Amino acid sequence: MAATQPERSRDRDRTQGEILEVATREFAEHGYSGARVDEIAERTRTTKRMLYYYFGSKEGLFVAVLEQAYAAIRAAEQTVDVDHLDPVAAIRALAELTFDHHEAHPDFIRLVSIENIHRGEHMAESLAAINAPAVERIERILRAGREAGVFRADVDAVDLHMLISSYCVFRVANRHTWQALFDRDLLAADRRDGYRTMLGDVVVAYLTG
Amino acid sequence: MAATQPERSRDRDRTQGEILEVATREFAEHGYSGARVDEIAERTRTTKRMLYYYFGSKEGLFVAVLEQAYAAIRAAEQTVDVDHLDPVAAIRALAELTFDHHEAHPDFIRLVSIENIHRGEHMAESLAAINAPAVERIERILRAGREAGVFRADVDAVDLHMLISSYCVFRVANRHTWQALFDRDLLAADRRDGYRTMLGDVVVAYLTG
Amino acid sequence: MAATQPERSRDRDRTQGEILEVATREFAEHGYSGARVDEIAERTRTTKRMLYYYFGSKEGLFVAVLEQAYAAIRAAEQTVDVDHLDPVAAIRALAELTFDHHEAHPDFIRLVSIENIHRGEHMAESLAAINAPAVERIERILRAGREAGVFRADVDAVDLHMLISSYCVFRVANRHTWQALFDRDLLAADRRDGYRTMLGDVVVAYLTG
Amino acid sequence: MAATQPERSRDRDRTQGEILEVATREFAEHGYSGARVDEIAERTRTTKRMLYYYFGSKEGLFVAVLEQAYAAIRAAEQTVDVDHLDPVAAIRALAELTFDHHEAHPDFIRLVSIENIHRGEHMAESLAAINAPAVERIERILRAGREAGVFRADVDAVDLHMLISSYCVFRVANRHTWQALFDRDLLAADRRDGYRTMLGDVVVAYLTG
DNA sequence: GATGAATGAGGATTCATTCAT
DNA sequence: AATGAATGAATCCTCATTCAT
Repeated sequence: MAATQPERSRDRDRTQGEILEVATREFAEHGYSGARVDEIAERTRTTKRMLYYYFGSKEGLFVAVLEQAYAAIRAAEQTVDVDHLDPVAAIRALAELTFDHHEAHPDFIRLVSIENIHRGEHMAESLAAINAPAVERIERILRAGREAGVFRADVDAVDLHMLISSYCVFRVANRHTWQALFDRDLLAADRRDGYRTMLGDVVVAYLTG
Repeated sequence: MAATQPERSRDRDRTQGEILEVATREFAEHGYSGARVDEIAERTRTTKRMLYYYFGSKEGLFVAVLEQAYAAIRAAEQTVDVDHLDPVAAIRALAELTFDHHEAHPDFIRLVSIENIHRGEHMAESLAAINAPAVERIERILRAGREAGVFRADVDAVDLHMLISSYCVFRVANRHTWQALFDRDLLAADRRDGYRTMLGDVVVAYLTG
Repeated sequence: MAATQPERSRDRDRTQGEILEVATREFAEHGYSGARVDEIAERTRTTKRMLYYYFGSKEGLFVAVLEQAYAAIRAAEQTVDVDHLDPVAAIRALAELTFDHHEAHPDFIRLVSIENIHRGEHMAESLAAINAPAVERIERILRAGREAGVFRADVDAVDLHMLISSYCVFRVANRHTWQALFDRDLLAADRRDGYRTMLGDVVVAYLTG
Repeated sequence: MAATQPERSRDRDRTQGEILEVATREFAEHGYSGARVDEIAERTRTTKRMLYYYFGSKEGLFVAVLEQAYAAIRAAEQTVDVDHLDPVAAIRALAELTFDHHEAHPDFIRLVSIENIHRGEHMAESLAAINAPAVERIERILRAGREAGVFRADVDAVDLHMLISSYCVFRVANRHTWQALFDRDLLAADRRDGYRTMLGDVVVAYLTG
């Protein structure tokens, strides 16, 4: 039998997890400055004191929240396998998966917006490693497409990732101003398929054009 | 008849303008919650009391800042004329102008991010009218392209506007997390032309593909 | 009739004065770190908020307390005139006045001890000017004594001031440890005259020896 | 028989000694209230818990620190033998030794200041016994001087000890405020000899005057 | 209309200490 | 005897706002 953690440690992990969960919601909801440490503590089974015990400060807690959010998002992405498809189908599938993924995680997108408002000052160095696979997968598809002669040759994987991300992120992140300016709900259910297809079309047209 | 404002009123306008200018910087810099009313007042020639006198509350001031920011941005956009070009050249020109425009106004983009974090609750209704021309211009280009048989027929002007905006906004708004995750500066001067061309290519390929 | 201050300003001064008075007691009693801002506010007719409004921080308040304490002590000293006495009588009178003065102001001595524990980091520059007269007076007496041929010629006024101060300060400042170590109350009323005379003897013997 | 302490006890003594050493520095540096139990523990190879285990409380630790500091200081003083000198030379030698001794132990002087701020409430009773020899030695010199007819007869040993101590302590303890008030560094190396001689002169003049 | 002074309510954080084994 | 984890109760400070003229 594998070594079992002592009861204590599991409590510790569970409590930290609970704090992170509640803090994620609070930060995503109100931004870094708008989030209230008291509020986070109150919605937890522990006290504000424990929050400081585990995370040191409001800032330390936010860093932990960001770290966990990125880890969760990349873990979810990893599950997808698109390598066996032909290049065109693969890149469309990847774009569409990214599309659905963003729609499913609005809190993550809000956290990223918030972190950018704070000029990325809470981004741990470890995050770069976590995100590398996303680009590598695109790289593999691009290479296959170039070798098959169906993709233009001058496209960089990071830049294509940006093209896909910008579309997916904007739809979620800028939903509210877009609604006010153009009276259009970017997340309306009856438009979702259209937007998803549009993204695939954009990416494929660009790569094969 | 020329407006003959009394001396008082001109003072009033100048003071309000100064407050708005300082407040725009403060809100863009620190977010809504992070912005400090004291700080704004201090960087102004008036007092905090006047700020409340003119704008009622921190929220009222933020609404005024947003309103002014949108008005300024659309006024600048209006000066561009792309209608006389052929559809492909016109849409590329428009996309590239939008690209440069966003790069030139990072504070505006930050304010929009901030407002989206706050779920668009400070967006005045009047803003819809201000932004309509941007879509109408795209509409005109799309129609010309469709009639000339060079554009696909199923593209909506608002959606194309989103495609262009998302790319331009993301580059500025998500610069910091992107730098941390992929070690790439999206605003590096030596990549600007490449990114601008890429956007044009994307849009044209999509429309003509 | 002289200009009368507006009612408001007098309130302000009175309130600040009250805060300083209470803060002086609290700092003298518990030291800088041991003093409680809440406690000071509570013993005042104002709120803790006003304390920060007027003095900015606990540290700002402590600086103000020190400044006022030094000003008060030197103002009291100034009232004494010893210049018309012969040098020996004058220096003895000055020493004895200093002696009584210190005994009468134990809180001041405590504040000075506390400030020395904090390495003098709260001493305003203005204090040097306030204290110059004390040395100048000694200087005048020393000069007269040297000219009369009754004092040794190599004594510096600041150093003689230190000799006198050290004796007077120690009696008050180190009272408690002295009591514990030697079972002697340095401030016992029935020893006061003896200690006062001893100081005069020490100073006169040194100068005339 | 040589003491054969069990290994455990020696560990215990070593740990306690380390805690005391670190705590002495921390209390001397920041005062009683300003000292941080966490900080002390962190600079030790043990944990905060052990500190409570051995000393019971912050106060208990401070009492132990004081006790040890007094013991160390008196032990050092004891090594000096001045009894074989003639009374005038002996008292001057003793004063000058005390002078050097204080300069060499500023932390001890700071601890004593701190304890006096706290009204001597942490002074263990045992300290009286430790300090008795200091006075007894002065008593012997005074008696010899009186019998030789070179000293005045009305001087008490404790009081002479105070005269010497006050001068030596003040120079170290009040260094910082003196610097700020009179722009003079009482511990400047090039003044040390002068101050030491001055003390001897003062004491001898008083006793023989 | 214009303004210097004042403030209630809340905000992040720290402190010495004890629990549970 | 020895100890890693946990914590109640403060502690200093700040914020948007309003009072009183």
